[in-house]
Amino acid sequence: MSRTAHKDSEGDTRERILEVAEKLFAEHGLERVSIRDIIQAAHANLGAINYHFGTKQKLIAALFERRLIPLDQQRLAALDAVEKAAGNQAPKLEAVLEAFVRPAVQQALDPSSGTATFRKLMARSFMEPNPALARLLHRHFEVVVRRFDAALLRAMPGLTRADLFWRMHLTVGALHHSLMMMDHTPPGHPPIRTSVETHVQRLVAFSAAGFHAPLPQ
Amino acid sequence: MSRTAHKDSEGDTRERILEVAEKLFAEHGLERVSIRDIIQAAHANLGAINYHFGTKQKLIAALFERRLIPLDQQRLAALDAVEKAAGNQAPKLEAVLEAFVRPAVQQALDPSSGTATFRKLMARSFMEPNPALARLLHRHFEVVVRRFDAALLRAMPGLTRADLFWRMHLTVGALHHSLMMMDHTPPGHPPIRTSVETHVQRLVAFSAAGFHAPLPQ
DNA sequence: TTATATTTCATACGAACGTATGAATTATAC
DNA sequence: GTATAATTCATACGTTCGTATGAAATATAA
Repeated sequence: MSRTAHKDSEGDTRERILEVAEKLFAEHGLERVSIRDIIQAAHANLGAINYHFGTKQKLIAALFERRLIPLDQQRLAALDAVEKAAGNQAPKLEAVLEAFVRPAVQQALDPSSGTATFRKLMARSFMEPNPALARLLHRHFEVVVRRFDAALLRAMPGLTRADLFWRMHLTVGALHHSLMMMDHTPPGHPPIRTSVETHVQRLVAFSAAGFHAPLPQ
Repeated sequence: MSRTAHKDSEGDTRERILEVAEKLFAEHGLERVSIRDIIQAAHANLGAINYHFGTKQKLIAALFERRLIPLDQQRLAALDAVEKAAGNQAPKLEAVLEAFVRPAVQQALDPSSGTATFRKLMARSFMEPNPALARLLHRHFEVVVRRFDAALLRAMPGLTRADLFWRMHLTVGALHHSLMMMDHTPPGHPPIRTSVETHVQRLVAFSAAGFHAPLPQ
């Protein structure tokens, strides 16, 4: 019986499963992709999922963790850099928003980072009706958001918590939708190709303007 | 054998199935809810799904159609009213955006309309990895968007198609995310309750500002 | 080399799924 | 009232699913 050797030229089984799962889940959704689909595409065995991950839900969790941990770190590091550059002054709104947006866009668009397959999962994340995933996301997001909220309040001292909450949600919605929809082409128009830089600038401009918008009381 | 009478006090079976399906799908997602879940909650029979809808996919389509058709109509009617009020002049950007946003928010928030259960489905719609649904949505959306795009270009004559495309996507993302997240409460803060009116105003203000945002070239 | 740990494999289990069907019941038309 | 259409019912079918297991193979440590 010939078995694929562990850590040979085909790569580590666990890693291979994660890569394949990410691609399939992004394309077809968490529920429509079965673990048999995954092992087939990964040239692995059903028992490997059980061994390495336990359950499908834990595979999903591992998949999200491996993308969210670095994303969180990049966002926080970018915010640190913004605050350091501002010194004793309040950070600029645009810079704070960019620190939030850029790592996600980079992850989604940068072909050299090997993370682009995660983008649709990122886009869908808050829409997924999956309680365990929601809890995982909440854990990741609350750390990041607490830091960003504080910075945003310094950037815009008159902002109420409710206004902040709202505008942050609108920003996240815009970001995520842009990740999901970026393949789309307006009718009768050539495909719109954007770089990371352009994508970030469009989002930051839109969001910063939205943060500054006067609100009827 | 006692069978539930057709069109008696418990209502029409087909309608009952749709109502229950909408609620369950909104809560648990299109894939996690089986038709057995639906018939159980609807006090109906497995064959009734087959009889009235044929397949699960067609049930989903019927469910979306019954919400999207009136939504499309309301959006187009609101836009007609805006354009009529503007007469020979270009419509105001805010008015156009409001014509787009208000019907959806009304549908989602207005308890008297009986449509609030659809809101999470609306929020998730563009994120669903379901090709048939994507096609259905596309059919609905393209009619509406063509009309709104034309009005937006009149409201903002200097806007490029790419800019329009982008900002409309960011607007839709913000709108949908706000529908999904409106139950959420910021940490250490009382729940934020908003009326239809406030929700609409926040969205329109955010989006209009975003439309006006200068873009780096 | 042997012993142990790790990993992969093939398979089983119980449950659940969506689709379909013919019979029975109820509603409608004349 | 009868004939037909519409609706509901109970059930079957074939397939698929996620989880789990013990054996076999491979890797690692001494």
